[in-house]
Amino acid sequence: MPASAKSGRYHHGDLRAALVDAAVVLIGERGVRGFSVAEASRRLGVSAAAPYRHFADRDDVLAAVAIRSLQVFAAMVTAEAGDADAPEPRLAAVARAYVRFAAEQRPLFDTLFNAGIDKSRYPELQRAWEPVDEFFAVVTEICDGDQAAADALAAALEATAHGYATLLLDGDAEPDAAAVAAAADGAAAATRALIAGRQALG
Amino acid sequence: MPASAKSGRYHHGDLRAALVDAAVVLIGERGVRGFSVAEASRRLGVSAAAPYRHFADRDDVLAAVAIRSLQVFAAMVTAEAGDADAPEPRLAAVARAYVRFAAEQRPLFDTLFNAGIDKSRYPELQRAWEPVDEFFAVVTEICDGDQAAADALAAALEATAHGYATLLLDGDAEPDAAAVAAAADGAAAATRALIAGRQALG
DNA sequence: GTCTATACCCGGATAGAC
DNA sequence: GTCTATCCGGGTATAGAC
Repeated sequence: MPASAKSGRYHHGDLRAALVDAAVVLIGERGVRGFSVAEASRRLGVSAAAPYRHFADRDDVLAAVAIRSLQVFAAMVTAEAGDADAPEPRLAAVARAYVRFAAEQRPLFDTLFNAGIDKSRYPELQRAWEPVDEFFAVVTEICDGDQAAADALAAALEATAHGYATLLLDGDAEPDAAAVAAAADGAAAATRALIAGRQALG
Repeated sequence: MPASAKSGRYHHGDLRAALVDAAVVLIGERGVRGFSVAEASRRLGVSAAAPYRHFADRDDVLAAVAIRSLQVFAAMVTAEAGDADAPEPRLAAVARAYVRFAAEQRPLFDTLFNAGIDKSRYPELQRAWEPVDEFFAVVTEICDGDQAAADALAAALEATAHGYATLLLDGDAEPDAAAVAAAADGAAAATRALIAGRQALG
């Protein structure tokens, strides 16, 4: 931790990282819409101008949060699916992790999908999605040979996991543990059902 | 149409309805976050104070948009699924309509799911959801007798349709017609796959 | 790299006249 | 039912000092 409370004048060790942290907290409290650079600065005890040495504008901060979100997401999926060998249990674990990520890291999930970030502006953000795509790539082992079938199955699995996740967060209050577990179980079960009925995918 | 352009002083025939219309247009252009009562008033040529004779606050306007959204949604589903008799084609049509509604009525879809409306404040909005729930209720004919299985299947179908719809809108640009058709086809196919593989739902 | 100060613009909402 | 006027709060972003 370089530079903690050096002198009277506030010089932050790593304002850029601290801002991302503060943004996550703020988004958790007030939603993406309620996030502002000004408020985050206030909480860090720096002036409202300071962040603009590190970020071009408000969206730039959100993009940084989004990139971190994808790292956390990938880590959660890896932790949940890591010990499964066969494709089907792996994919069920991915669905489970998808839902749990949404519930347990709601500000990150919201930033990822509801912040309205212009992705074309952030190539780094686009690249950060690749690990996620790879989690679903296991479908090729199920649809051996048929690439079109594999793509269709992957899209269905992703949509289903995403649907369970977003509908879980749709309410106003934080979902309780039982609701999270139910949604995660549902997503995993739906994953197995889609695999079982995959010939209907065309 | 009572009262169109009566005199110099602007008296609107039905400002309440006009405001909802303006809100939809505005949300289409700038997203839910970009909607403001002030801007909507400006476009209607009324003062910023006028809307507050008809709505308690900004959220109240959004709630009215949400209620209209559900009416349009129900109409689209009915139009798409109306001529199907058997449960499976009906449910596939519901999924298709779900995706098409999101794409063709994006501001309405966004208001419904991304406006952050406090539903407990609007019982009328809660009731407006009931027709939607009933579309999925056809699952009971598939899982005859087993209510738990029917609930699980309905949840999976809804999540899947919702997932296809939201992921379709995830990008920044309007999805083109081919993308919409592909997503609608995917959602319908996934519906059939879930029904086929439903024993895996537990 | 952070500060202070500032210019600027916007939105929500209300009071009181007509 | 709508207007005018107004209060109040807040955010973005920059310029220039240190």
